[in-house]
Amino acid sequence: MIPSDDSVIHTVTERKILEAAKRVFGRKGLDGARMQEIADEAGLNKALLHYYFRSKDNLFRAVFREVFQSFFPAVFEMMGEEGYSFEEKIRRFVHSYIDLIRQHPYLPGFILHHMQGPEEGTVRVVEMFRATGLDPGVFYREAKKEAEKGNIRAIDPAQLILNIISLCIFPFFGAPVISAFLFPGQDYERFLEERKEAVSDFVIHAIRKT
Amino acid sequence: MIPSDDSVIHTVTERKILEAAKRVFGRKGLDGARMQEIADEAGLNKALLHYYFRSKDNLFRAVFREVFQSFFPAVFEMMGEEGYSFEEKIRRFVHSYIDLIRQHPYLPGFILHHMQGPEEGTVRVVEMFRATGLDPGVFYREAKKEAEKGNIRAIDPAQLILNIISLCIFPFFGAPVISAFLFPGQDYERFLEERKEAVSDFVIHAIRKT
DNA sequence: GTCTATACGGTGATAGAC
DNA sequence: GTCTATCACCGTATAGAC
Repeated sequence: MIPSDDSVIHTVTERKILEAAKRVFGRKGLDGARMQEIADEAGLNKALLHYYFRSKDNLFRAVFREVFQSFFPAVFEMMGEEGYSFEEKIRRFVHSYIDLIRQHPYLPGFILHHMQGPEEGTVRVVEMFRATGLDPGVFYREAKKEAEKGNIRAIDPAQLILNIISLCIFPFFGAPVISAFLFPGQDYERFLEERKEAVSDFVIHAIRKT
Repeated sequence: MIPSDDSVIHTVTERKILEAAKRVFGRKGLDGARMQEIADEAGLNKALLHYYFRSKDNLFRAVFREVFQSFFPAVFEMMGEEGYSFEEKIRRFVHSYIDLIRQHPYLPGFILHHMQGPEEGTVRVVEMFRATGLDPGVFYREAKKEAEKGNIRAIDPAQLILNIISLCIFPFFGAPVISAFLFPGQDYERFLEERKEAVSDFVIHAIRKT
């Protein structure tokens, strides 16, 4: 088998490398990450990384694709599901989204590190998103429909989506700093649990008709 | 004069270096930034950077301190001012905060790049914040007071602060990506103007009694 | 203070034994 | 497929002329 092709089947070693690389790239970014550190974290040899993924940049791309695809898909589709009120959908979305990020703590850092500056990561990110086949419009149409039905107050759906995502993701950046200042001494896990409710309530109240 | 001491007086050259370094570190992060690039951006020679700031890490620390101190102070104090209702305070805070970040587009990236991972930047950030002498508790006390007076609904003040900051800052990360998806073809400046109102309204509705 | 030229160390990548 | 040893390059940092 030719290593590092587009096949989704991975050998055990390849998997180890990818998982280690996710964490290290997430912590250090593309530039900060060292092949040696990834090798150590995978419990393997540096040369193996090059055997499976010819170059650092190549390894990065592989990791990036995987990370990105696991980041967005599942949760976003919840907005299209039948049988839930809009408020319920928001609550479910927020809970799942925060859970998702908690399970992959390197994700926000990873995405963030690589969508700074107009040229570098952005094009890649946009292409990636398109490749997932995901339709960001589901959320948009739901919100618009609800506003027209008069169930929620008039609000730009794009701003609403941006708000929800901001509230979910931001706390993960600099989590230590935030804890230190706003929630000193509090257990981080507990904070996240409370955060799910706090965000849901906040959003729902913000769009509720007065 | 001994270069790179803690004096706040800077020579013209020193200023050029600091300003260039802000932008480059903001775009590339500590690891991604190259002394050569900073020198080019400052229209100076690489050796001069070392003359004024002995090492890259030293230059970084100088930039970091400056950036951080310009980031937080002024805006936060608005929350303590007399003669405004809580809603007005929030609106003023949001507007000023978004304006501030717009004027220093490298700031969010800069802060973000360097508060990933528990040890690295976090301690520095926390120390820095303490050094500004700023009291994050102003916001906290205001919110608590309002909740007790029954002017707003019961809400954890810490969560409220976190929400407001999230809504203000997050859009600046990956701004290109967000524009591409949520506001295609729209002028970025105009988006920010609308964003100020959208965030203010969102927050105010979210805390208003129903 | 500002420049050019150079030393030095570290990192990505490869060769080759097993 | 996995390892050790080594190369070639690039970026920080310094030396030294002006």
